[in-house]
Amino acid sequence: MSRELPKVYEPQQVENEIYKMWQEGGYFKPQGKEGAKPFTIVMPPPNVTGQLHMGHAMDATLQDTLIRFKRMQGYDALWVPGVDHAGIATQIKVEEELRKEGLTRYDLGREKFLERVWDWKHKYGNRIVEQQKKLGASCDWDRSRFTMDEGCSKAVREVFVSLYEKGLIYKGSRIINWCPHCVTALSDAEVEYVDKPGHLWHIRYPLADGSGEVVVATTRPETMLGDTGVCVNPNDERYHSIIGKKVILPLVDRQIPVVADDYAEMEFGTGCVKMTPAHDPNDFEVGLRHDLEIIRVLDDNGKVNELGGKYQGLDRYEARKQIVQDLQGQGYLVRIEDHSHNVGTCYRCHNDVEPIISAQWFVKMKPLAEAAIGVVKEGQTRFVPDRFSKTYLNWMENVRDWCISRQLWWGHQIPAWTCADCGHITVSREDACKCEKCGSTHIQRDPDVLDTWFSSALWPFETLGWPEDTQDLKKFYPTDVLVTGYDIIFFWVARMIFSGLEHTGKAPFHTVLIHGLVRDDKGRKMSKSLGNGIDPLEMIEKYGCDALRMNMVTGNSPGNDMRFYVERCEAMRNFANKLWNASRYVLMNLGEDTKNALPALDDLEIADKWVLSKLNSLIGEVTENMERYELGVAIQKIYDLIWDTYCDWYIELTKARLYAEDPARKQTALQVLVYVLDQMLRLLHPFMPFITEQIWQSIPHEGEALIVARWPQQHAELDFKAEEGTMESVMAAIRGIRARRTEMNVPPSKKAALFVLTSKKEIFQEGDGFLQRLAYADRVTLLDTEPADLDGMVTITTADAKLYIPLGQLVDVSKEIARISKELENARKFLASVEGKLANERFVSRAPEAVVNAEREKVAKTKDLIAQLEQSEAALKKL
RNA sequence: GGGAGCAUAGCUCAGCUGGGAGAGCACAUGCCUUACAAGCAUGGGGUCACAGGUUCGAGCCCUGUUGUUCCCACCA
Repeated sequence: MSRELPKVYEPQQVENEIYKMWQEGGYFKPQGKEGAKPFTIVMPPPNVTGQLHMGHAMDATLQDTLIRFKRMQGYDALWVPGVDHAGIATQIKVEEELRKEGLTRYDLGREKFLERVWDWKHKYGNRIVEQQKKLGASCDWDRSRFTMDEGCSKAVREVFVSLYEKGLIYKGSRIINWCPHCVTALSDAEVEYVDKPGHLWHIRYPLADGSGEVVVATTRPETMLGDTGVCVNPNDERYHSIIGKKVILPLVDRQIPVVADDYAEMEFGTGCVKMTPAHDPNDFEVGLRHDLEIIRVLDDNGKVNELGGKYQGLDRYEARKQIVQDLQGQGYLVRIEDHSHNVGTCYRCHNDVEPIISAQWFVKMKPLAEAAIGVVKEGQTRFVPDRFSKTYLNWMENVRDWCISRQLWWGHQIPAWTCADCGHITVSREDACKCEKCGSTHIQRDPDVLDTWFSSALWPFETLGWPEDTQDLKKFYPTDVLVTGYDIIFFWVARMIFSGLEHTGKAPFHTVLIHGLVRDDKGRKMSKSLGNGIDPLEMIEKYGCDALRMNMVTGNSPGNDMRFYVERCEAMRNFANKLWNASRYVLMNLGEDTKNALPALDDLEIADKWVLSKLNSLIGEVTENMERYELGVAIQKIYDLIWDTYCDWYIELTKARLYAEDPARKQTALQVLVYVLDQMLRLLHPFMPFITEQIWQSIPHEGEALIVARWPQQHAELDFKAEEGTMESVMAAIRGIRARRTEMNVPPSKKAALFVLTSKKEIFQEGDGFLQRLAYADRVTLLDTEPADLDGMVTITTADAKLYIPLGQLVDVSKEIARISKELENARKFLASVEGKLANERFVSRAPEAVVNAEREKVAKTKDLIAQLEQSEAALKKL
């Protein structure tokens, strides 16, 4: 294998090949190793109509990072992918296609239309999958599922029938949300409420006996065509006398009763409410209590129907205009008020939904919700971050029955057959051919299909083979973590939890990791209509997949929205390049026989021990962060380790050895360089899979691929706390010198001698080379006493040493004195604060011992520093 | 009406179980130092929204206030 890498990392050149290598190697599949515990994630199935967007990128990145981490930890990791049939969305898409040919779905008929949809699915359904691969998703694609495939259909059928048999599914006439544009019922969750400016129309309803009138107010005047009553509060003395009387409905000339019900609030408007039981859920309830007639006046397309008299055929908004005009013309309109109110809109097409009475299928939620509340309350299923469990519980505790029937063709058709003879409904696992009650063959299948979320709700177990008792189901169910955005907790997460509990007896996952939305740089939602969406594929093309993935996890914590900055992709691309070049440095210096193995511990030098010790403690921290889903914290630490610890310091610290002529020392440095690089690549791999794999393949390694390499472990013998401290002392000196030189505008090219006065000579003896190389010293002399002549000498004081650099006339003595007294001032201030703390008895007695000791150490160190500074100050003042 | 989040450097955000405030970008200065100018070094910049409280100690915990965003809810 070639060890020459190009000077700039070009992700486009390596990503596809690496992905292919992984896939052909079968690494995405659970390896089934003896004793390996399973770890499973099921992917939220994207819509078959979908195009990859930033939300997918976020979702996939988090899941892939977790699954790669677990895979490396030795779990039998399985990430199950799949695609959702997306009832309404897909049907609309295909109908649009038909429209271009001048056809509607009715022209084709159900069967032919469904063929078209399947054709469409086969043609475009794989697009989103191919796009996910570009994100580096390490799913087991052979286990990929589709919510309408045979197995899922079977699962859906089983669930429907069993819920029906348990009495948890029923058909009934209720007020449901109807989308006149999509021409179907919707569930409550599918309605989005939007505040829209509107009006409140006050209308006069005369009493039938001519004794007066009542005034009602409404935001939807067209519904008056279906009014069958007027409601007042029983405690409202203004209206006591008219309860039970009739009023005449204007324009319609129908006599309707005045009823008394608590529902009417005395304070609102006139205290009189018109009742339209067929088009308002509250009115419907009131209507039931008072036996009001139900007159539905809108048809499925949102037009006034035959019961609307002269308004028949008008669209609801057209009808509104006409009715208001007529009311005004006939003197019934009292006044019009501006009134903004919450209008329900369809989450798919964003048209206003109409509450309409309609016969639909429902899932009875109360009994199912109970268990689903329990597992979250008891902590068997945990939300990360925890606050979303409140969101979930609040919804679950107030959930109403779920309307599951949709008047669409694309979806799972409801397995219910109605008998034309006796009216009985047969619900069956097998397609029915006769009525189970009367035996008649005059039965007709319910034309409706099920809510798409009905099948998605079964996703964690149907994808693993349920209702069959498969090996996969036994091994991988319940799954472990579900990763998704907070926007579909109700739609999906909640329904998966109660479905899993009901049908498998187990919660489908123990953790729900919630992420936020990806917004644009101004904090707006990315949307097609705004045109502010950023295409993830474009970012991958430009900056590489790894950079995009890093963008998704850095500086971000679970559940919070993030703004997408292209600049951050750039920064992450730069990070990739940094790592690339550090690797090049290592590879360039590698000998033919350099092994990826630690040298004997005795051969390790101070810098080696420092970096190994840093790495060692970081491995522990990062592993813990990952296990707690703190990916943002973990990646920050890895980033700093690579860029700061390894590149900016360790590589620089090794240069002296690599360029000197001591083969043994060089070899030691090289092996540590390779070893640490290898470990860092492992830590980084879950986040930046491509570049890490590419580099790892180039360095000496054991095993086939990084993707299945072992996650780093901590080793007690690599914990060199003392040496870490020593190295930091030298580093402090280096930093001090650099700062001073910069301050004085001394260019790096101007070398100078360095004198070191320290009680820890051995440290600076060892650090000699570092000081020369990194602090621009041409020679380093260790002193026993303060130099006799301080003229032209710059002094730098650290906690462990005083450093002197003769810089001749560049030195301004008075400036030096000023600087030192400032440092002194700071040190004294600090000392005072620490001593104050220690003087506080309550602190000493109550704070943990370690904290108190740390404070005492600070006192000692600061006192040393002050003493040193005072000496320097005095010496300088003599000049 | 109910619930939740957010308020920390010029911008975007981290800050894990309380122990002398961080990153990226931006800015300033100096560097082509044989891995990297997509870089290196150095630096400026914060009453951690406000007011109380708990604590030896609060960005972090509690209460309230203000501003802001979101979710849920059948007020015509």
